[in-house]
Amino acid sequence: MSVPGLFADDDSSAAPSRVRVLLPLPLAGAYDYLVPAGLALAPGEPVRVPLGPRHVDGVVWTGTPDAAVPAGKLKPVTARLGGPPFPAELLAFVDWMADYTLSAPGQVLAMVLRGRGDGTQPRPRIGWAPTGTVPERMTPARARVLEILRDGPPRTAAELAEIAGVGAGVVRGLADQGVLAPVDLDAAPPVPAHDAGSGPAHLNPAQEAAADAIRDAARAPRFEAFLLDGVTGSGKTEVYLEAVAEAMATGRQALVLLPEIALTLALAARIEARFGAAPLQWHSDLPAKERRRVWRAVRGEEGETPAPIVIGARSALFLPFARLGLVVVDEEHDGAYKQDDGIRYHARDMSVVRARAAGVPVVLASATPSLESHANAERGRYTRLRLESRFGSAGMPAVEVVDMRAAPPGRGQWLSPRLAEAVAQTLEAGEQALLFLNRRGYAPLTLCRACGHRMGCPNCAAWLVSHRLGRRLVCHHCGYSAPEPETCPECGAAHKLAPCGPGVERIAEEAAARFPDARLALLSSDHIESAAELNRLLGQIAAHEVDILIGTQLVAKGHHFPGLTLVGVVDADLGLTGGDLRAGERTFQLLDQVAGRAGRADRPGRVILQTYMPEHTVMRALAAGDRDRFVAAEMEARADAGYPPYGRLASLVLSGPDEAGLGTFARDLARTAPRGEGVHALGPAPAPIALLRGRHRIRFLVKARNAGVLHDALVRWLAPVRVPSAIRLAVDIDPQSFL
DNA sequence: AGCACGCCGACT
DNA sequence: GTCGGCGTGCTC
Repeated sequence: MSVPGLFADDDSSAAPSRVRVLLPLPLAGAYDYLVPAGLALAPGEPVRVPLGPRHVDGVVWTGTPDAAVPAGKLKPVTARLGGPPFPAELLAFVDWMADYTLSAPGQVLAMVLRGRGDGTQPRPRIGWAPTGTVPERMTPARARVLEILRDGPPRTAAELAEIAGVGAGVVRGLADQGVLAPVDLDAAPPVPAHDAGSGPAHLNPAQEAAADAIRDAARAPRFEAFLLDGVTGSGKTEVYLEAVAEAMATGRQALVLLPEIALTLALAARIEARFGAAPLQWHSDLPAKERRRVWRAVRGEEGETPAPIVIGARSALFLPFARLGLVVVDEEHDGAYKQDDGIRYHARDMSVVRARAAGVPVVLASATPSLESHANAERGRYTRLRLESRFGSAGMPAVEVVDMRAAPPGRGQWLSPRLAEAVAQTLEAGEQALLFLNRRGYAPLTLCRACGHRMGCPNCAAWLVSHRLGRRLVCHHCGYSAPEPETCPECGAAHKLAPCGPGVERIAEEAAARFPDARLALLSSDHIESAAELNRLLGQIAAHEVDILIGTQLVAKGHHFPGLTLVGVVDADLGLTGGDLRAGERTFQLLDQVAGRAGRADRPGRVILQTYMPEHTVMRALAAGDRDRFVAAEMEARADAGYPPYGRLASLVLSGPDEAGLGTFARDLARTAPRGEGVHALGPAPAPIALLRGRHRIRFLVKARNAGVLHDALVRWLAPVRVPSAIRLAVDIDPQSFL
């Protein structure tokens, strides 16, 4: 793509032409550079440019160079870097997202370039492998080297000499004779060839209709947003994999986003079964080398065919696909799609933006779509594709609500008689039970029985959570951790500190006491070191080496437990307190998802919800299995209050170590805050966590009629503001959580 | 984000 | 007298 008039390599008599170059830095915009004679530069091309005393790699950008920058200030582009130009679609996406999130475009570009590495190739490590030919003269030293290679992988000359206890000359001698051949130890495994035709799925009529609609848009291709709305087990994955096949058939790439890394393994296996090769996987803590490999593979560097399928966490949305053809956002309602530090963005919404920029379809899949997506479907912006039935013979689990006021558990216990009895029955039947409590640790609060003092975090306005593991008190916000003290730090009384309330560790303790013969497994992020360990545990559960599973939301997401027939939700009310706008929606989504773990195979499942609010709309909807009525009621409440998805929100959090200075700045800011004409600011008020990591926090909430009004009001408000260096101002458009 | 410039405390 | 702490500001 080229923009007429911008790149004047056609007129050598004119003054040297200018290009805009966007650098991956938090600058206000692109900088202008001179184009050296003989170098033709088009938008999207990666270049190296001088910046002050150093050199920085950036990308030739679109738009008109700024004539106001004096020619004398301009420096020439140093060099064009290798590789294909970034597609116009990606450039447009970066600009759009920067504008929307009120962040510097260079910061968004930095997310795209993350993974590129420094561009320099590390020197390839050469290993040596036997060719099968026998040396002219066999010596003991040579025999040892060959023996090592016969039993193990190719090794470098230095390694071989070390292990075999021979000189480097022995290895060199064998190599010179052709007994050993060099192999590149760093050679990237080739991008696997996928076969779009292998393993065709057998779809039921509803799935077939849904797949057809998406395939049609993928074939064109054209932008269209689909809401793939179907209960757990209705076969959403098969449907979107058909769309992936279609994108591949048209020579384009497909991206599937998942809310967390733990889910990628299962999907990768399904994709391998369907397409004959595993997809590339991307997440932010991939080792640098692997990250570079994937980054280059999606670009199709060095003339290679770009990798056809990538699955990954939210940051995969910024990969520089050569020819994007489809984006899928699985479990689109999941809160993990919202990035809450650095640039705050919602990967689900940005996926729609990128697909629109690329002119390709996007599929948002969920059993419990977000209200935003429901609203977009109602307005006709998204095409709703509904899958009604649970696939195969498995029915939906029966949900029973236990009123904890009427039948409370015994003192110091958290399982009601009803739930305990159900667990016992399940164990007798030789089936598995899950006790779900979305709270890590042993107890959420520790208090002194002598003076009433509560153990709080020194850096945050939050209680310390008691963890049995190492008997420590831990802050879940800042990571502060200290051994549980013997005496109360307030009154000095000894042995008076008592844990209050349950966490999963405490439920595990109770379950062990009540069911001494059952085999227990505790699944919580504190007890699981790695994805590998999680998968090992999940395997043990699937193999029925565990009878009772106790877990946090780690177990709620996606995993299949074929022998699980009972799900007990220890505290269904957790998350409904606190007045968060999305509390009801999120609780419903989470509990519906946990409930879906019960009775997947041929056995019916049952779900027991323990609650002190059996009349709450969330509990009634779950008990009745009536999602649609819940959504309708929740929508109405949001519409009445002008909250999203009707109207938009932004949150501004000011933070700083000095409370007084922060307050003064906040009051100054309030004087120019937007008010009226479809927008108004609330605040300043202490943020819900008024102290976090030693910084005091003050919040404004801006409510607006729509996104455009919100954006314009924020820009007008904040553009002239000079933020003191000790104070940080974080703007969050479409905040999900209100901390 | 770097990196330099710049203005105040403890060291060769 | 300098070395160096990190606050402030700029980089086409």
